[in-house]
Amino acid sequence: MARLPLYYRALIEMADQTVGTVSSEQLAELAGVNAAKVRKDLSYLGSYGTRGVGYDVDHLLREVSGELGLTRDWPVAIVGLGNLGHALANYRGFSARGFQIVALVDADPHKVGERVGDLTVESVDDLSRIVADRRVAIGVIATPAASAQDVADRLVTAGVGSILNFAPIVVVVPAEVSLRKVDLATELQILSFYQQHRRRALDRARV
Amino acid sequence: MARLPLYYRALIEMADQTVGTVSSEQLAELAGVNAAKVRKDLSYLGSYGTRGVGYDVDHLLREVSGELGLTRDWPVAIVGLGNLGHALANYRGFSARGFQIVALVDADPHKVGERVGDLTVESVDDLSRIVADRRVAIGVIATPAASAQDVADRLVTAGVGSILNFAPIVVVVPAEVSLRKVDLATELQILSFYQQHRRRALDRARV
DNA sequence: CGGTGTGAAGCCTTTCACAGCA
DNA sequence: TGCTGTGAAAGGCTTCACACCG
Repeated sequence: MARLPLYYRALIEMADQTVGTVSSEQLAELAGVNAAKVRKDLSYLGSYGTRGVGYDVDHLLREVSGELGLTRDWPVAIVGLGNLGHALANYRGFSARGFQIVALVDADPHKVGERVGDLTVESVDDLSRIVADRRVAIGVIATPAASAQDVADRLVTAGVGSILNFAPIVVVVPAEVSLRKVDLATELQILSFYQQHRRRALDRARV
Repeated sequence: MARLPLYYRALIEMADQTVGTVSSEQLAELAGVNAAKVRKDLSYLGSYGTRGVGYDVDHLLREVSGELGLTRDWPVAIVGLGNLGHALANYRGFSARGFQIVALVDADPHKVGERVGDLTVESVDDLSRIVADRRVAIGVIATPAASAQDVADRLVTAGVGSILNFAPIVVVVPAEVSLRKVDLATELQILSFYQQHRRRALDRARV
């Protein structure tokens, strides 16, 4: 369920403030959803709430972490070290959540050997070996659109189970591999779509 | 509709290859969705297809561009110039689609004055003036979580119509402002969730 | 024929509303 | 009394299937 990470984040915050218990309404507020949805989602994990009281923060946090697979480390490889790749490589939010970046890979021979943080950029030709040796579970594609499908194929062949694609193109992977995409231009276009239509609605209202 | 940008991208590609006409099935393939969906979506824009033939690429592209509001320029301001902010500021995919970055803003006095590409980083204290002067329509939040809501409030007060939030926190804005969020840690968590559950399913199958 | 446009069916998610338990 | 857990209703999106037209 795509909302679990929201609850997780909210619970982490509450745990920091040593809050002992939380109601579905409070969680809903923090996660930006409605209370019935929170209860449905959480009941799907099992009945961990106490009627009349709420949910025990620590216990719920453990359950959610387990469900999200955050109780173990997931080795991550980033392919493509342009601006975005660098930003991702330096992003501290990953390791904080158990996602350990274990490899940086690029096709450009000039970039190979460059140091970024604690890691050295390696060649995309060694991808298979790297994935196998370091048990990479998640591959992040931050290459230009033209190379994305090729990189995805290599990652899949090498054995990663999940891919996060930042390249502005639809990549195809076998059904047993999870794929998510983040496309910055698309996000802006969706905003521009709404802005465009809001303007039209206002124009009509003005008549 | 959140799929229009996908069609747009596919159509741009086809137009480059001077393809005259396209069927819903071809478009579906390129956009990674199914053909019935494509037809439903496009029929919602009006009946621009020809039965037995397909859609005229150029005509459809114009219609989709108009719908997405890509026939005009949208001034964008980026707030927060950490790694991600820099990457976004240098990302060429924006201007290519009519999204012009007209301001870079940060709260850190050390960053104010720094040059990034063609722009100079300005102070977040001048945000209102900047948004008003340059008619900023879309604000991009690339700050730490702690400052995100404050920045969002300022952007809204200053008059932006849309916000794209990269900070890992739920920000609240009035209903008349569009909000989208991109959370990198959340994306990885969703992948780890599926990977976790695929593993469990396989384990069960193995028994 | 081939491929669009679209009613209708099916499915999945969200929301409501309230019984039931601490 | 307060809040969870959950049937049932509502709503929205997707898919099917085919009439219709170039």
